[in-house]
Amino acid sequence: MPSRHQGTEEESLALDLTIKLARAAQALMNRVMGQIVAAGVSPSQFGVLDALYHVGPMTLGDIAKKHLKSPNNMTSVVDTMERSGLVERRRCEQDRRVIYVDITDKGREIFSKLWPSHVERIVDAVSTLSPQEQVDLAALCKKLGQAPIECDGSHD
Amino acid sequence: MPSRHQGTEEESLALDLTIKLARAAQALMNRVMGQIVAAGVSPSQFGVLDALYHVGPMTLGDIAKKHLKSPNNMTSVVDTMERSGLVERRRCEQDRRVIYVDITDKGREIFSKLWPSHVERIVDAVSTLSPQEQVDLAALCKKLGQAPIECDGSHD
DNA sequence: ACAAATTAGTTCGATATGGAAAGAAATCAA
DNA sequence: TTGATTTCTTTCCATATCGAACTAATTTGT
Repeated sequence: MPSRHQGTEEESLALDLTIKLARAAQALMNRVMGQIVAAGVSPSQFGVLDALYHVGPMTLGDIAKKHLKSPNNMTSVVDTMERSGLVERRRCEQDRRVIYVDITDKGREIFSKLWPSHVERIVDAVSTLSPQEQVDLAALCKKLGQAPIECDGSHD
Repeated sequence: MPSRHQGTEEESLALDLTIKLARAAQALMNRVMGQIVAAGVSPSQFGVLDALYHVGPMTLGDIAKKHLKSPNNMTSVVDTMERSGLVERRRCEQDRRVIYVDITDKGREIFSKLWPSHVERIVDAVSTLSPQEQVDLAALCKKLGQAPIECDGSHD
């Protein structure tokens, strides 16, 4: 029987951190997005609405960048949202490759109804932590997230 | 920092934390799972292999619980893995509703080849943080993740 | 001006995921 | 025993996600 890879202290620590981080992020998301999803707007869609509402019309590529997702993805999300009447595409006249996505009145109305309680839920969800802990956690997350991109000198 | 939504300090803090947490978790996952995926094993599949390799045969329901995912989901993941020959289903003789999933020799071999370098990558990825910071981050994540489940008194 | 390279979006195929409902087997109630 | 309920798994449908290949429009190189 393979004895569970009794790793070093360092390894246990890293594995443990990875799991807890993933769990925390998922738990928070589940908790916070529940009501949004119940309102018929998926998390991705809500993110797009957020960007368009607060920033203004954006190209598909920019939206994708903002979400750290691939643009082929945004096509499908925006397709769905367009079908629901939340957003609309508009071709740029100057550069006809570019397509602007803009929020519709309906989208604006729905988003503005969801946003305040969304913020409330987030505040509530993180209130398990003291303000100082929230700051610390954010800082540690930022530091971890900004880890240098490994240029993959790997080879087995 | 031009913030959208001019909210209270508390709200900015919470929103900021939420974003950074999600980003950190995603960045870490992307970074760590890259090689696994390159080896032809999806993150979900790797998780299943991990459980089966280290714990032994499990029912679909238990695997789903372990991953905090829904069981209807596991059916599809296990389907794919069975097709690839990584695992196999075995019906329980006592309770014929139950299906045990077990790792195959092929699955065991593939997993045992991927696991050590996987751990290495994780250690490497979190090494941006000092051991103390890793402990702190894990603790904060745990605390946040264990936030009381809102029993949702709103039964309409 | 025309071919090549680049850029923006889209399409396709595969995987993952969740909710709802169906199927199958076990258990419980009368 | 039979019918109702519960439990485990599957199926169906919709969404999301990514990589690869494709189309269309712009820019660049010669």
